Amino acid sequence: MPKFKPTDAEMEILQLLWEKETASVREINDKLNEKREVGYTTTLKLMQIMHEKGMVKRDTAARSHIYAAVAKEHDTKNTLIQDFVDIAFNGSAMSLVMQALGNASSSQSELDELKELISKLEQKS
Amino acid sequence: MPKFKPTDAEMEILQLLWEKETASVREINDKLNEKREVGYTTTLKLMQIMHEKGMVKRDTAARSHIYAAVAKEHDTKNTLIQDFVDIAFNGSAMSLVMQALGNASSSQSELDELKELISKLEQKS
DNA sequence: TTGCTATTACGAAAAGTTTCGTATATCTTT
DNA sequence: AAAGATATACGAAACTTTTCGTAATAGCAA
Repeated sequence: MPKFKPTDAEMEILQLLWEKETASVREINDKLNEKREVGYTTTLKLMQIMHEKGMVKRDTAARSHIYAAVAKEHDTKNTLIQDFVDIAFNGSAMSLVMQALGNASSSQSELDELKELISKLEQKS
Repeated sequence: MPKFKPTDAEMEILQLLWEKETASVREINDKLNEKREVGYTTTLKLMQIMHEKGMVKRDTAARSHIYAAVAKEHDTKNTLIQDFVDIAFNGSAMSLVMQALGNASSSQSELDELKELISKLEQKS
């Protein structure tokens, strides 16, 4: 399990790294700029700090360094959810689930998928 | 809807304020210290800053000031969930719901409650 | 009244985050 | 080889967060 806690900005970058598996600073910065304006060196610095923290690893063989996330997406998100639940929902994951669900607009197929997961959970017990 | 974004520490305090409706700094600090050690003046300063930000209001009539949250619990949590989903789940609330549910250990009664919510959502569409 | 305790006020240090400017190195093209 | 473009490195400024030390004030008790 990852023991670091990414900031929002770091999480955005991890998100992109998980999607693409590996990416250069330039690629990440371009992706970020589709949403909002960020300077190249700003993104670079952030990714360098993430490297110092051990959040990402990189291959410096080529001129353009290639970055990748260290921790698995699922593990990282689990610890993040756990933290969020502890701080904002008194430790009750179900409270979070109910409110998130009630608030979102869900398609029928999504709801079907969810019902399936519930069935599995019921069988396990 | 609340437009401020509470930090984790601020969220912990808001959480306690919603529970008790109102509370003095001393009460909040005592509650916080059940989990981890925090100095009284640290909690005080934090709550004063929250007041500056308009996150909490207070009654200074008595010597011991009485604090209360400004925004509604449900509204605040909704914006927080929205942020969380945008940053960590590419905007998909259902992704969050599925992972949170899969990760938590849920009782049958909780699952029943959830199924009921799903039924309601299905009827609405 | 004179201390003792509890509370808020003030300010500031330490640490972390975010953003860039500038410098340096490397690759490409001519 | 020289010029131009592209990358990373370094350092620092601006801001926010977190934590407390110290001071001032109000209430209580002997």
